[in-house]
Amino acid sequence: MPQISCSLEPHDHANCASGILSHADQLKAEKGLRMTPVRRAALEILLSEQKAMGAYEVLEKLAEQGFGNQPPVAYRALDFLVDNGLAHRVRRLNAFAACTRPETIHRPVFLICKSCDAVAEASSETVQTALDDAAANEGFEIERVNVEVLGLCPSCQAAA
Amino acid sequence: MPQISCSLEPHDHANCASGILSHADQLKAEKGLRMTPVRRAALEILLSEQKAMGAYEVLEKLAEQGFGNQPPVAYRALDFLVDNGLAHRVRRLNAFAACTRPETIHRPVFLICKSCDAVAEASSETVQTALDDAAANEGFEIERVNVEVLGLCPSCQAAA
DNA sequence: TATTACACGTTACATTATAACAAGTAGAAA
DNA sequence: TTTCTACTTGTTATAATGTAACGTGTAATA
Repeated sequence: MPQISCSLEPHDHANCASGILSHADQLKAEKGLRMTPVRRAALEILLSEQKAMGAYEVLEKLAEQGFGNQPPVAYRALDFLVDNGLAHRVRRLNAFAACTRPETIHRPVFLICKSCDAVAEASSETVQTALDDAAANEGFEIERVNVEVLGLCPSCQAAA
Repeated sequence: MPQISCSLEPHDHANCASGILSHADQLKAEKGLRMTPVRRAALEILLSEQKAMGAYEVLEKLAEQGFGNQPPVAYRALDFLVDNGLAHRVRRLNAFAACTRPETIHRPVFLICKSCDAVAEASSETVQTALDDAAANEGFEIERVNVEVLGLCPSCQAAA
């Protein structure tokens, strides 16, 4: 199984993208996930750009490929991907990004550069256990977690 | 100095609200913060309801009080409150909530009930240091943090 | 009191997201 | 196979959220 990883650093994205797509196919086989053409196309679009994309941006690309060109087409495909851990929603940007490590990361930490809008998907066990503790303190039962950190990525720091 | 706190548990909210307002006045005095009538009104509105409110919801209440009734009026006041740590933006709900502990909490953890939409503002040193570590690993410089946890609050757990 | 920076209200518009219905399609069951 | 059912897609229409830009007012500062 290929090591899939994706960061702010330049890397061989074609390779990690294909790994992610094959993981999606695997899910389809294993869990009976209905990885239909629009859904797969949406995932490919998210992977082809190395950035978080707005729903309307994705929609436009889907339409170019012959799929419907109305908002629900994109939102439904994207929601499906998010629900199944293949993509994440980055709320600060009103955007979606392919999950870069769908086999392992279920609670990502997003590092969002306020200058160039690059999004890196980090993960931290420590953050997760700390969140579990905080929730337990309040008697709160966690279903999902969304952690977004805004700041400056290394290259924008250098530029400034 | 009154202990200000606010949680999912029922409590004397009138008391904690007035504490928060006086904290705002204090900021005005100390830091030259321009706590104008609209801004104060917006904060009072957020405090009067014990919930996160949409910008348009706040706008409506502001208009009832004689302030402008166009979106920028609300957004500007709310942005000001957020920028100065008196309120937070809860992105999952497209909403704003008064900061319940403006003297101490700068990086809150929101616990959002998916059933009743109640929002509790927790805080956790552990989460924060873990985030600092995760960011440092990527050479990322943190400016702000937004942590939102979705799940079930204690009373909705009981109901289910 | 003149200046300057900030705040406010308004118009107009851009962006993001959903509800609801009809038509098609895949998978399970008979 | 054929029927049934649940899901998926496309569409229309509209709701909800958020901003740009301009003119006017107001407060602090020199």
